[in-house]
Amino acid sequence: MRTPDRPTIADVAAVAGVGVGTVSRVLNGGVNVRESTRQNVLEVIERLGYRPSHLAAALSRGTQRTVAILVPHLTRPSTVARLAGALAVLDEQRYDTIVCNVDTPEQRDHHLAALTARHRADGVIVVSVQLARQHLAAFRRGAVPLVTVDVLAAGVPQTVIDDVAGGRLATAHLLGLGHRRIAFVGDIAARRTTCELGFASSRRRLVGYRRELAAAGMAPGPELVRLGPHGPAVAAELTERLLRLPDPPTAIFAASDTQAMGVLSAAEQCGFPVPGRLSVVGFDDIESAALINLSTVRQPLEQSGAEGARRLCALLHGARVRPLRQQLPLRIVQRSSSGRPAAAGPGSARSHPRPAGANVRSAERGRFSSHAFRRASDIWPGRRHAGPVEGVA
Amino acid sequence: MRTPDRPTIADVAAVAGVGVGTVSRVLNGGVNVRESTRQNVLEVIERLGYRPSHLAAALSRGTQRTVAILVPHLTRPSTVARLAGALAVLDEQRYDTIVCNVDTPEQRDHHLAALTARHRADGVIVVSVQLARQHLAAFRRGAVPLVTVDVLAAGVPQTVIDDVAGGRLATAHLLGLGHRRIAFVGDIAARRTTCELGFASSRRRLVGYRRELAAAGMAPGPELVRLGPHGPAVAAELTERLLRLPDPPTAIFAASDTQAMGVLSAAEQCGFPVPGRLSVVGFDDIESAALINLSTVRQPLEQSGAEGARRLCALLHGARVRPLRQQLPLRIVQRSSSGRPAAAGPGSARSHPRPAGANVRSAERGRFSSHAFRRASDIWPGRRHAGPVEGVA
DNA sequence: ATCCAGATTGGAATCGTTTCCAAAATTGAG
DNA sequence: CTCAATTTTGGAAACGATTCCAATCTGGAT
Repeated sequence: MRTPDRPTIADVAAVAGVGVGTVSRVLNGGVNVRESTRQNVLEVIERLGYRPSHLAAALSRGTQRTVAILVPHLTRPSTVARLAGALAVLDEQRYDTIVCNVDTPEQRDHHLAALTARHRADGVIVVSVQLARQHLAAFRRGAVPLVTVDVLAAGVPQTVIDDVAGGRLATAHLLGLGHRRIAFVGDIAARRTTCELGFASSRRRLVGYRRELAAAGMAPGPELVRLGPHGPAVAAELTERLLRLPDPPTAIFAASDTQAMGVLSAAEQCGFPVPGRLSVVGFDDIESAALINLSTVRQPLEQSGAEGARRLCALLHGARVRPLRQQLPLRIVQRSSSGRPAAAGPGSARSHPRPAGANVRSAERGRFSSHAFRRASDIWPGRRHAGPVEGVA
Repeated sequence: MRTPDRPTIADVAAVAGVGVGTVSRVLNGGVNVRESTRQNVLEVIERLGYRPSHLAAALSRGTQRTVAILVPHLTRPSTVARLAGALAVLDEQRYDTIVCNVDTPEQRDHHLAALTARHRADGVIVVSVQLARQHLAAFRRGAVPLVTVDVLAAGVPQTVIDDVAGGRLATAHLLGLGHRRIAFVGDIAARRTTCELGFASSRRRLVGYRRELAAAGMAPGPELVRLGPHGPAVAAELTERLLRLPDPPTAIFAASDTQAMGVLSAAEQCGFPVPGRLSVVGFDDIESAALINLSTVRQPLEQSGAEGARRLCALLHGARVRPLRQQLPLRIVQRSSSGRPAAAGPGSARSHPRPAGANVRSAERGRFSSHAFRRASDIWPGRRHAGPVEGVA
């Protein structure tokens, strides 16, 4: 009976007239194999079209060199940046990467269950997806090495930013420019029952916004905080309502750059020149933020993915990962979507001089004004600088 | 000697006092297992924290239910859309997906070699990466099931668009609006020796551009065709040079939406209102195209990934995939970045009426004018409509 | 020619499942 | 209670590599 299936290492050995061990040695590194033997074996491999089974090799060797990464909403630019950063490192470390994209809590639970119930990957990176107590328990019970990125999780190596500090940074920037009526546009959990994915960041940035205003002796009226499902279209709608207020805000802090784009669209549509009548600050500094000259709070997205991957690799090597919580730095990147308010209301700009008209003029040239395509590198020296801190939870 | 390692199915069987076969049955489907036995086994599994090894199961079963997808430049929006489409289908079909991101020809070769040399995945989807003869040979010799998306490859199931037709579509749209001086901004292979990734699409769109102009009895001067490495920054630079010409173009066709964004930035910077003095048409219809009201040639990006995945699944099921070449439809999506030229040069707008000044006025409001956030659905009825054709190579 | 260290080589044991077949247990009918 | 039909169970034999150990070669040195 011939073998109609793929040839195995035994077939190669038989044809070449050597033992399986020799073939295996030729395949891997090939130390201590006579050159003539090696050539012979290689030739047979070529002739038979033999392809070693990764599966069998991994089983035998006891390590599959595969990790899984769980990301929410793959199509969002910030997610992609993180994923790309992780892939680059894992690639370099010769790991294969299984990507699990989740858009709903059901998908999240399904994938997490699959990853913890069976030994599918050597380790898992969870990005921007909140993990409930039972999820963490599943990882622990299965002894599945886990790191998170952009997620707080007790006892798990995590690479995060201080969203609250980021919220303060953005708000302080706008306050510093002289704004007093500052609105917030962010995410809200779509359903109450099951914590919507990625909702936490927006909420914490909102906290930062409130704290910074409070520190300046202000409290935003409830009409200035608008929340809705993630996405530029919704953000635009929320912004339109803000701009139709009797006393519209002079600045808007959007919880993400994606939403900031919606804000900019709405501003254009409502005839609010930016930054002439409206300043806009986003969050993330995604690639296109520079393109449309959006002032924003920069977080190292790609680096976060890379760091997560690096730490997982360390974990798989048996190293202890310290500190457990790795905090990446944030900074304001000022571009031309934010400037001094055009005309301050009476008594509202106590500590800041009246802005000159220059900003208004340049604003009339549109958002892609003089700054367009100058790779913005101005950094606003905020009082609170979330520097490269590495602290433990 | 105890087992300090992870417990195996034998451990579970021993503790539960049953055979390994029974444990295996409980694990999978669990037909013909007495309820009391099942409960007992499940309890032991729980107690021991037993996690079956996917590796061993796959080896034994003979199928790992894993596919690999090779994508170039993961961070590009069009790539992400395709990837997301593929992942959705593969997820539904219960396949795990290994994602290989390649940014350089070296990475490409490395990953292709790895995927064909060892039996790592049941099948491979190659997206937007040209495959040389030797690559195809490697797949064939290894008998690795392969489908491509956005790539022409002899004898391989492929899901593609007609880039030439797309180029004509865009150009015809601009011609129809009355433009006569139409420029092209696209990609060029960075190095001559090794065909840069994804360069083919741009080149074919350029061919379509030339053909359509030729069909209208025109030929673009060489100064109107500008090529450079992919990316908005480069595109902006190329555009600046175009707009500084003594007789600048009234319209620009960019080979991708990403590049079109660079074009728009440059237009803004050079003081060319869009579409007042410059019309811009992109290609792809990525998500943010709608946001900035970019007229573009729409191709079903996400669907292309999904179709590729579906076809690979069919292939893995042993089905014959017909037709080999699946062509997805293209269509112009007109938004407000394209309009009639403001003032036609003498004798240049023979067959079209002089455009009214309305476009210029609205253009002064900037790119995010009246159309902003109306989900553009106007379809320009081009003479050549690349409809939903399914043809064979 | 003999011997020995070091370089090659062969092949059995192992990794942790699934799968199959025969054996054992159960059930129901007569 | 017996017997046949059916359900449930145990466990050996794959699956296809790696790895190790012992056996065989090789090439000087004596």
